[in-house]
Amino acid sequence: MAKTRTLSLKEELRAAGFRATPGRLALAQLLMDAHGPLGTPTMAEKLVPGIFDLATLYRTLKSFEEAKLVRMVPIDQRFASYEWIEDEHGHHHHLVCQFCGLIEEIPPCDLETLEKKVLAGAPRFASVTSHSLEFFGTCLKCRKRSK
Amino acid sequence: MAKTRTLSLKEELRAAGFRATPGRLALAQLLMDAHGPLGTPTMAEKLVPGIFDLATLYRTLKSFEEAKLVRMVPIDQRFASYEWIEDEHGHHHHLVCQFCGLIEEIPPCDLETLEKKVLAGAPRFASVTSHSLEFFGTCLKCRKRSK
DNA sequence: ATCCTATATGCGAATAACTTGCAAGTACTT
DNA sequence: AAGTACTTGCAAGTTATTCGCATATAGGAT
Repeated sequence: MAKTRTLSLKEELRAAGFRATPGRLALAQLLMDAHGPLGTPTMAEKLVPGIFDLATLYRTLKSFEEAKLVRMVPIDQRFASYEWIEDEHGHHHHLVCQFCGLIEEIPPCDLETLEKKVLAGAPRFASVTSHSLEFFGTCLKCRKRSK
Repeated sequence: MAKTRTLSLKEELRAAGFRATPGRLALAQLLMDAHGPLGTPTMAEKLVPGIFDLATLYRTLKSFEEAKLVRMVPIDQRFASYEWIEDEHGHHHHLVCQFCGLIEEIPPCDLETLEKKVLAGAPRFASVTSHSLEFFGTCLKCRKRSK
């Protein structure tokens, strides 16, 4: 948010091979500030119209994903969600409240061991390259509300 | 497929509170024979038109899910996939080829321990009710083809 | 500072998945 | 055999996502 932050973000986009346009900066900033997954409807609500066209939003998300600036998080079948990849702690998972959508970050699993074990038990596969692990439950507020 | 099978399937649907209509029988049979997740486009291709209308397909899948006859499997963000719940071995996961969609079933994880551990580390949550764990990789055929 | 050009964007239209309302059909009870 | 509640088909609608193309602009070159 501060000037130094904006500048480094601009540089980060350039380093990833992009032009630092206002729309991209706004989207990147939005995702960074979220510190967790955001659904496309939420992003659209905050950036369209004015900053971004809807088609551009989707195009940009796709390029961000290819550049490994964001990762898609499968927490809702109805629409895609993405989260900014903070290089300090890459691998982790989520616990999602099935009523209000509240998300809590879960510490990383033992990725290496897990994928290796899976590959060992899958005779028709040559490699395991990624996995998704998401938990669903009820948060305290929603539990209280339904009681 | 044999008569005994069809009869018991009909009874299974009735036991779940449904009328055993031709469409439902066909969908249930299709899912059972698949022994794994099927995407809605695939189901539509095999059942629509004639046996089933598209709207009815989606409605039926939703009721099957509520009745716990099938479970939704999040392996493709673009459309929903479902698999028949074979009560012999309920809990398990999948390894999906990201090129051809081949699916291999993965032995169950330690669900109880896993969800308990997650809940313990999530102060804002009251309960963990489910989780999804899917692996993605490259199958031997696709590896060979791209080489 | 200005120019150039590849890259990005906006707009409109097109898909694709999924949903809804309602009138008509039928499985199953009596 | 008849009645009713549950199901379905059809048509139209909604929402997420994509595509083509003409215009705009970021950032390097001059």
